[in-house]
Amino acid sequence: MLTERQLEVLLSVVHEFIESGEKVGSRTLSKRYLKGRSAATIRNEMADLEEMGYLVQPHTSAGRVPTTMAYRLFVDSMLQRLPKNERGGAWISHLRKHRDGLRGALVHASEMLSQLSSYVGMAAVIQLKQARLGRIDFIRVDSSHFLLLVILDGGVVLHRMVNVPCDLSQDTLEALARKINVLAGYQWSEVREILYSYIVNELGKYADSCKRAIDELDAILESEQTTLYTGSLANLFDVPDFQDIGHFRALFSVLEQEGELAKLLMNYGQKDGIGVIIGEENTVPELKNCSVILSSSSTEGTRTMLGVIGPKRMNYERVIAALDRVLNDMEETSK
Amino acid sequence: MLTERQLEVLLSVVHEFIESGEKVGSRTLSKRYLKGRSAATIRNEMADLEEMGYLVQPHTSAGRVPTTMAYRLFVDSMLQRLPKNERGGAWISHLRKHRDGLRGALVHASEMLSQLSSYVGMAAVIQLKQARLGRIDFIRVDSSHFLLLVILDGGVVLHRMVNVPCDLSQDTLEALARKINVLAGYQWSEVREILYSYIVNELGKYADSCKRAIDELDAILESEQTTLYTGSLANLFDVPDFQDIGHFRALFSVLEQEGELAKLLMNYGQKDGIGVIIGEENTVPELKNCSVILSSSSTEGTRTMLGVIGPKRMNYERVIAALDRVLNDMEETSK
DNA sequence: ATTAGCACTCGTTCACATCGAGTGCCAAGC
DNA sequence: GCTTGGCACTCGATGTGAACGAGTGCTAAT
Repeated sequence: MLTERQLEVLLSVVHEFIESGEKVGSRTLSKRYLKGRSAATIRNEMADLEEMGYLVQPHTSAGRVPTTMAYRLFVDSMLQRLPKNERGGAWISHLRKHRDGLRGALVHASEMLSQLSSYVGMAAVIQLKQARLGRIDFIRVDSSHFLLLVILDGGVVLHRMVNVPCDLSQDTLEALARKINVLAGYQWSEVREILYSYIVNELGKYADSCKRAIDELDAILESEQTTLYTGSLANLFDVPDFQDIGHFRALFSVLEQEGELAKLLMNYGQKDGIGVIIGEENTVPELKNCSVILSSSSTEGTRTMLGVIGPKRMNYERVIAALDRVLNDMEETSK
Repeated sequence: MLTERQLEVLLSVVHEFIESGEKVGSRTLSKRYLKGRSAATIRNEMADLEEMGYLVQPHTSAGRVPTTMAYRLFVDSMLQRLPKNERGGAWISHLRKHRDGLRGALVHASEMLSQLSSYVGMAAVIQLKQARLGRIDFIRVDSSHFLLLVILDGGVVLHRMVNVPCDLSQDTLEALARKINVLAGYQWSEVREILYSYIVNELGKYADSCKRAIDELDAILESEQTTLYTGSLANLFDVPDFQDIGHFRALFSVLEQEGELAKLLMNYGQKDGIGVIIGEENTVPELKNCSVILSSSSTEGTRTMLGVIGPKRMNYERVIAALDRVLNDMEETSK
């Protein structure tokens, strides 16, 4: 267990390191944070903290740098200090009422998070396995194409152009849509099963092309279980920790492959509210130098997440404030 | 005017520089390209070429580097050598028949271009001012939302969720859609005007919310006149010229703001077929170290472009081959 | 006109000395 | 028994100068 003073030293190291980015030495600490104690005393404490795994020295006779453990402690103690009821995960309802629709709200929020945090904002909707059908439409475009339009219960809109060999009239398509829309509110997995048998029985000569349509639809729901938006990445260029092209690359490659990021979000804790994932705590190894701050909010079939991804050495306080402000703003906009 | 040999020297310099990335000296040239002539001779030619603005020296007593003028000459002479009928701009029709629809085809093509060129692939559809309406639909989602769905003549699909204060029934919306779809094939600007007056007259108490819908629609067509897809950017990390974080940043910032890129594409020549824009020839100053290779194909209301963006010092030959291959592939896939 | 030769330029590289922030440890002091 | 000042030591960072070498411009010989 840590003594009172050890904790004080440790948090000071983290704080100073976040501010300066330089390995911090005992002198600095003594002068700036713990004015009462001399450098030598602090040196002793730091040696102990290093033994416990909270600090590391890049090389002998250099200042110390916090480990992930230290960040964890720092962040936890910060989260504790926040007003407890700080807005948990109840914001999802606001999103639904946003004037630009769900998509617009998420795009807007992720961009705003980028701006305010000066890192990278992101927003995601995860369709949990129990995604429910909102509505399906088939819209004839020309003799060999129709647009397959799916609106999920949560408000997510998906569409895909379908190329069919035979000419389906708009009437046929509408009839089909009417019959399928009876299943609105059912879970997609159920809908698909029912639909499949149903179509073979009822639609005779069109069965083939309709099956194709359903396969398309299934593909949409399989492949796009998470819809993901990221705000501007431009800020990353100004982050000192990413001046090294290698670190930059690691983060970038994760952000570019939506799949990777989606996996990360899926793995993330089930509980709603604000959470922080620091460095190696991320399941994705590329993110070992990054931290992710997330607020998630769930309904039965979906989990919606807003968050920021940035360097491990980020200004956590400011980012959390930014996130809070965006959630606030969302509430305003949807009134 | 350039003498035969000057041209030979110049093209050799460009070729060597593209391969090695190093400033090229007279010795190398003499040994590797113009075996007949001595280094001293070539030195004289190079001095002349420098005076004419085709070459520059980073500093006295260093090898020479080609200017944009030199690249221009190099690329033009290469394009001339290509089989003349190399596939002009007639590929647009294939895209339409692609099994994944227009969007799918473009996403696929841009990704493929990234892979094959090892730079960044991109694909864009520009709705020229004369964009024509394909079809409009209004789909009721719940008591206060409907989805506004627009399909343009070219196959581009746009949608936006609209929040209306009053509850519109699906019947009302369908009736509205039916009336508007009469205007299919008209230019959007016309449609909008007619629609506006039309709605005020006919729809009485719903006029307000419908106007809102039209504003939304108009916003879509204003703001998304170009639909743009870029392939993976990951390759950029391996390009030697972008190891410098500054150069990387310049290109990245352009790629991230779709608007900038769109402007570039808009400005680009009207003629169909393959074209190359080198360094400072780009209207966007950030791209002074980059080149863009484009193949465009137009129909009446749209221009579709496929291309690659990379460093000025790129392997033009290979990229053009890659582009050609993708266009070829597209033809296959749509058969 | 071409080319070999030569002096000169200038960025690059490497070794070496210096500097300084910071540590670990010890002995003195409260 | 903590705490603290002092001191020797470590090790990366910084700076300097010499040696290097690729490449040029010019000139004189062919």
